[in-house]
Amino acid sequence: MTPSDRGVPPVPTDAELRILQVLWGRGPSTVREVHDVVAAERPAGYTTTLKFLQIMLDKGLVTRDESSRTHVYAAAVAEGHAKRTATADLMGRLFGGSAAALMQQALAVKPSSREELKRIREMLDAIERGEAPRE
Amino acid sequence: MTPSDRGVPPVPTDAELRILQVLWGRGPSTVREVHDVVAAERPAGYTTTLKFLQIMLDKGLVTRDESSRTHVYAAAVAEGHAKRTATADLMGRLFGGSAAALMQQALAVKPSSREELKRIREMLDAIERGEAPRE
DNA sequence: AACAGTCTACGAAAACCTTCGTATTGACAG
DNA sequence: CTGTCAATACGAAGGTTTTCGTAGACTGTT
Repeated sequence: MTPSDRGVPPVPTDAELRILQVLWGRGPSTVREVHDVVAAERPAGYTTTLKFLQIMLDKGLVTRDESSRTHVYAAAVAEGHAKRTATADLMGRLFGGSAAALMQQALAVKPSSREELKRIREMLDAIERGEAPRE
Repeated sequence: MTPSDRGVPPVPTDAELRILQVLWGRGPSTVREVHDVVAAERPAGYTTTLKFLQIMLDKGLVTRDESSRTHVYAAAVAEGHAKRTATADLMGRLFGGSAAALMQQALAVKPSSREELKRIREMLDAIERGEAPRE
């Protein structure tokens, strides 16, 4: 077993999250492809990105295809799942598990557009109608 | 000036946040009081808690009253402000700054009670009425 | 006065996170 | 074949977070 087996992939760190975002957006990618995207916003050496991918592989956050010399990495955790976990974490740690309390602060951060507010209302409607929240 | 002066109190780390929660909940407290609460959930040595409080003092996250031998610490950052910052951070990093996207995941974490949903609706109403969100 | 218990200060280890530099290997043009 | 370029592996430095152990000081109590 190549990756040193942790049971469940741990919570991604900040830098890891930046990389996962790229993988979620582009789909399976080479180190170079990932690097070009992340380095555009936040300058860093190529080997830094490479190292992260290797670490993330070890942690089970990504998988990789080594069939060609240039490895191809893919996210091993679903975008929705990771975001939900992070949200649950914040909600639990800071807001006693209350979605309303979290929302209160979220809405206070910056004025949301009417469009945003409408989307939220529609979500509430859907839930009260008994629909399962979509991924 | 006792605390080595950083300009603005930095973002609290996880452990620091745990301690701040206690301070926000109890008001000004001694190390022992804080420790008893945090150690209940997450076992740790007394001096660990003490050290954190000292570090947090240095960072400007808490203040302390040394007038009696047993020092009394108090949160130096407002609860609302800290929570809003943490929320803004998550919302920005993971959800492209969209409150609706954050809410979607928050609601998917666990079924919210009708009461919760109602509170959220009322918040939306208040905002559309042009009321500033309350702390 | 001496002892036991409680506190604070301090230093330092251990575990992460982030960032690179260097070495090695493979592929390919000349 | 032999450079040259691109990729991977590895190790390690530097910073921050977390966690304690130990030492010294203070407050009663006997």
